[in-house]
Amino acid sequence: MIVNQQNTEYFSMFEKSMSSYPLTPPSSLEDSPQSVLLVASPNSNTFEYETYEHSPMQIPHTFAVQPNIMIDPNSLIKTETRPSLRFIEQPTDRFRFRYKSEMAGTHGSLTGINSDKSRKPTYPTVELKNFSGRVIVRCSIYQSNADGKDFLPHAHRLIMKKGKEEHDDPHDIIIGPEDGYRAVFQGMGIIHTAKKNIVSELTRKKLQLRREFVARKEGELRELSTKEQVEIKGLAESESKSINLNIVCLRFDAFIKDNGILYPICDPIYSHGINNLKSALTGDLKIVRLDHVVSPAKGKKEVFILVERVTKKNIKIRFYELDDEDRVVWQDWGQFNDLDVHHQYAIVFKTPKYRDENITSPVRVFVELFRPSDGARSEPRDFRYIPNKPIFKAGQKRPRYDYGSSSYSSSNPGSEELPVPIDNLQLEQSPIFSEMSPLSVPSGLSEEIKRAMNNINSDEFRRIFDAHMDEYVSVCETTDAPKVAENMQLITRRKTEALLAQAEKSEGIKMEVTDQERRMAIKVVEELRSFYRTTHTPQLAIRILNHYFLEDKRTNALHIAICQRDNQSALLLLKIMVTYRQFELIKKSNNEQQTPLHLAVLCFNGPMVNSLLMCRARISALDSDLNTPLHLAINSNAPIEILEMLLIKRECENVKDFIDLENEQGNTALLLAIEKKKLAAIKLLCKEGADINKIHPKNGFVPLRFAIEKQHTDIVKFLLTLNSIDATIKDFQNVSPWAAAFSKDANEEITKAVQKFMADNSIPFEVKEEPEDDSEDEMEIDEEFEVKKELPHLTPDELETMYKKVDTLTPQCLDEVSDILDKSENWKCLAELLEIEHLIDSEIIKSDISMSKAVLTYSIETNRDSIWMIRNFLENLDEFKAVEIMDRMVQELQKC
DNA sequence: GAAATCTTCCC
DNA sequence: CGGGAAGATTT
Repeated sequence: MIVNQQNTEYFSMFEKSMSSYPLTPPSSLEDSPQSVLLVASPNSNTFEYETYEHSPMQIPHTFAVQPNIMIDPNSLIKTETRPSLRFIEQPTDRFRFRYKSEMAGTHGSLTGINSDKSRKPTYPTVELKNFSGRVIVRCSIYQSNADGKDFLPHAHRLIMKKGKEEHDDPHDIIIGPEDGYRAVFQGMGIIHTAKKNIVSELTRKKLQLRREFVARKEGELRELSTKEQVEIKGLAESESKSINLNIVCLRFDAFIKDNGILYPICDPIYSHGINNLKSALTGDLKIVRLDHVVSPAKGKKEVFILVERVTKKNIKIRFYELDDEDRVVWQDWGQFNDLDVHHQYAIVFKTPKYRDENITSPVRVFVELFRPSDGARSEPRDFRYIPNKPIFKAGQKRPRYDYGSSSYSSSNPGSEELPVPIDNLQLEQSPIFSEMSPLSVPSGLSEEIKRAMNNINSDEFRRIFDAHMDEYVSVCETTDAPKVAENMQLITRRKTEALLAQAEKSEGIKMEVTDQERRMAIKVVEELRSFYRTTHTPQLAIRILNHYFLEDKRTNALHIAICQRDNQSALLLLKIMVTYRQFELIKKSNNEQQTPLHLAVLCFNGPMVNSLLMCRARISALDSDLNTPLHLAINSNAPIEILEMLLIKRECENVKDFIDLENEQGNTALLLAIEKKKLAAIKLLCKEGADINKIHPKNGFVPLRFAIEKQHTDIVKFLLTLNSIDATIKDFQNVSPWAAAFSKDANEEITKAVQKFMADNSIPFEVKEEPEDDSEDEMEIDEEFEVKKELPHLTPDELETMYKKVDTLTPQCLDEVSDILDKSENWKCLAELLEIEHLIDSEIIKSDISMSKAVLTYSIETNRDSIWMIRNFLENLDEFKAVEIMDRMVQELQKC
């Protein structure tokens, strides 16, 4: 172990002057496995540490600006008794360096890394250990450096305001036992030294340090010789070329003063790097906006993104995927060159290809900006990879392969199966098929189908099937092939006529089909009919169903029947598919990836939508624009009944699994409803649990923000009545919905509604234009509503248990709820739902208490469980405000 | 001469 | 304060 001569000298000096605090002699370090060398740096002329072997740097996965390069000497030295400094609070790692010309006003000072805006700020703080007596702790500004050694003073200035005066570093604080040996450095700022002043500033600092060094060495202060000055100037000049102006660190020393000269009593410590927030080299990276958030798995999708200032040579776009445990399982880079970076604020790039080009359903990944120079990353944004568009060979009259087979019934849903040769078709092993015997008489067929039906565990289906059985049999009984065709055409024509009449009222009722398609559909139905007459086997049925589809458009008979609104034929097909349990055939999509359900929705064909849903058609099915039938229902202005049908709870599919799906544009059904200004649809979706705070992947807008942007006043108002609405979620540009509501071009009514909401929910105003209200009043309101904001998000189950513990309404709650019901007159409906309509006619009506109150109290008195029931009935009646009041009451009761 | 970067200025 | 941008300087 090598110890510099001078150090020994100093240590012995301390021992002399502070004999009561024996300092560990340097020799005791010799056996330390992690050695520390105390050496005089030739450049800075101060003591610097060289460290050998230190624990590897840890770079956290999340948003690393600058790795913490601080080496804490305490961790390296074994001694318990030697004085040492350690950090109580590191400085913040991001700070705006200001030029001297900017220092006129008062700007923020350097806070601690853990400083929180809402609380008292913290400041960089260090503590001296193993020492008693008074001591000087010094803070000065140094160049941050990655390898944690050879620290040099920085050309920037670390200033501290004392009253009016500004002091340059170093800043010395005298501390002692009364401070707990802690030095807090409050009110410091960093002045960005202009380029032209760097050399002079650096020289000034070096001269000062050299003077102190010389004084220590020689035991007295003296001016430096010209030779020394010239030497230092030279050093400053060469150093100024390599200095990084956008990152600094703080150095802390502990000294004792003897005869006007400072002697260090321990090793200095250095903070982690402090990055200049204003610089493109170290400032925050951010993706502000994306024009696409979806790419096919093969990549090469062109995407425009807007970003905060970047430097074109020092920026990358990283795509990555995390597994369930947040481990990175894939990453790749967006492709672009210098020319694709527009003025530091926009980048046009192409997506990389996904690790698996053959994915069959969308995959969620992330995009982020990455800055190679310091490893900094932006906040990640959501991005999705979707299956490549399938390539279909056109021009073949007859496909060699048919789609759909037994593989449908066994394999995972959502994946597009490979074509299977017709001859290899195998049937699933199902009791239906083994029990089936060939039948020659159509009337017997219904019996068989009925038997098969018993194996399908769905009452709903049986209902629909039975309802249409006659129709089914009649088609089957028609023996004459030409007659069937004729019949079909007749049906189609009649339908067409009827539909044309309706089509004038609303759009999208019927979709175009080609003659070829129509012919094909007719043929399928025809063959199915004749097949039933003769060689009745399930194999053949499936074969027929599979056999015909048009290669270029990939339409099958079911699609065509639905497009033509020929429900009769469509039902026949459906029934056969269900009878043979070919549920996957019902979900088969055409070349725009539209399933029969998509088509039925687009045609506003309510009965067909209903039938398809009963046959387990999936609402989470995505068309080529990633629209679900739900999206289409809203976008095509389908009648609300269709939307309602789609949201009916079913055993085979959970509403939650599709209600919040984003289409290719990143829109959820709720967002489309807002765009289309469909309040009824919005209410319905919200009631069914659509996520009202879901942020848009392109710009971070929440639904409320879209409503404000679109100036849809009643929608804004409605959204604000919802319990779980969060009006504070900021978009990618740090604008919250409420801030948008106060912008110049927002309409007055919206501004007022939002203002009221914010007052009610004690959200602080930060808008200048806000007219000043009576602040005292506001305080009262604030307190009142503080409890309100704390309403935790509960699952229905949790809510129910809470309700079950309560057997009466508080008088206040009763009043408020009654008031609401009196106004809306919904108490009548409530009474009906509670099955106490008789009350209405009874004598209570003559008393002067409100009917709502009467209904509520009666119900509660007669039935303990009724509060929970009432709540849910109210919810069904769209009395959200009343529900909210009740929820709050119940939750407050629990707290007591 | 245009773009990038630095510095000052302003709200 | 943080954000934006104009003006100045460098590349």
